[in-house]
Amino acid sequence: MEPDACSVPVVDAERVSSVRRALPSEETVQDLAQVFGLLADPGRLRMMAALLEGGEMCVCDLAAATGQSMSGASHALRLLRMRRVVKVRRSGRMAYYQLADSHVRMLFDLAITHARHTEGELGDG
Amino acid sequence: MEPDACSVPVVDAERVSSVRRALPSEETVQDLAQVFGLLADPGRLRMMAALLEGGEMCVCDLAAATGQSMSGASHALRLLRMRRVVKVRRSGRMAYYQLADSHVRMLFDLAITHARHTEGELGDG
DNA sequence: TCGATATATGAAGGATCGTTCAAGCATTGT
DNA sequence: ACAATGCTTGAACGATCCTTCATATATCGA
Repeated sequence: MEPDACSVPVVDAERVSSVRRALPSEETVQDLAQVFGLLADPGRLRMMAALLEGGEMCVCDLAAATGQSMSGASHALRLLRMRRVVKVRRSGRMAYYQLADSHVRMLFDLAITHARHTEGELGDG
Repeated sequence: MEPDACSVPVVDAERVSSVRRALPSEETVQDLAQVFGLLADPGRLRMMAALLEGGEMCVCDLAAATGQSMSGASHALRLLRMRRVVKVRRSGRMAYYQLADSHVRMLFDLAITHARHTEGELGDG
């Protein structure tokens, strides 16, 4: 996050400034990065996949299904909850979680498509 | 990643095992997590937004447009390159980068929709 | 050939993240 | 009231990540 003018030499100054103007706001960028960050962990990813499949599940079942400890699952769910990726329904001492909206499902499906599309062909360009 | 049986108590054993079977493979999960991890950094996110907008750009212009150092931009592009999110065309001493496929654009647009949809209403559930 | 330019890379430092252990609260059953 | 259950949380440790600095490679111009 540097000041507007930096010491980097520029080839196409006009395009640079037009692209710069078109970039999402700093707030949006931070927001997006955090959402993607939530999806960047295998444990949380499995949780979301589980919720996609299972609909609504309690914490202990989620933990069992995704191979995590209760504590780990709870920590993960807290992060997802705070970013409104999942929502919780409490009943007695149970907590039932489900995905908060359909954007997540679409993100997920799209990402899987990407993964399948490029699978097995990683490396340098 | 623990063994198949863990010490977590289970409420709905049948659903747990059915969800467990439906989860993506370990390889896919790791793969997805890494792709999302690339999108989880503001600098890389701005780069991808810039490429979305600018089409094809050289490293120094990308650095200038996203407010990064040359070195930082280059490191970022290396990661994106290795995951085939961007591709490079070299001409002389220049390197021109562009997005590798359209999945990235869709991921991005969808994520922005999610961000706008939930914006300003963060917190605990 | 020599210097400047455009990009790439390795290593180091500090920050951030995920996992675990321990303890905490609220609810249920006896 | 007491113990057990289901979940949550805080702190600590180790791993990972991002940034920066320095250096390296390759190309272009003189």
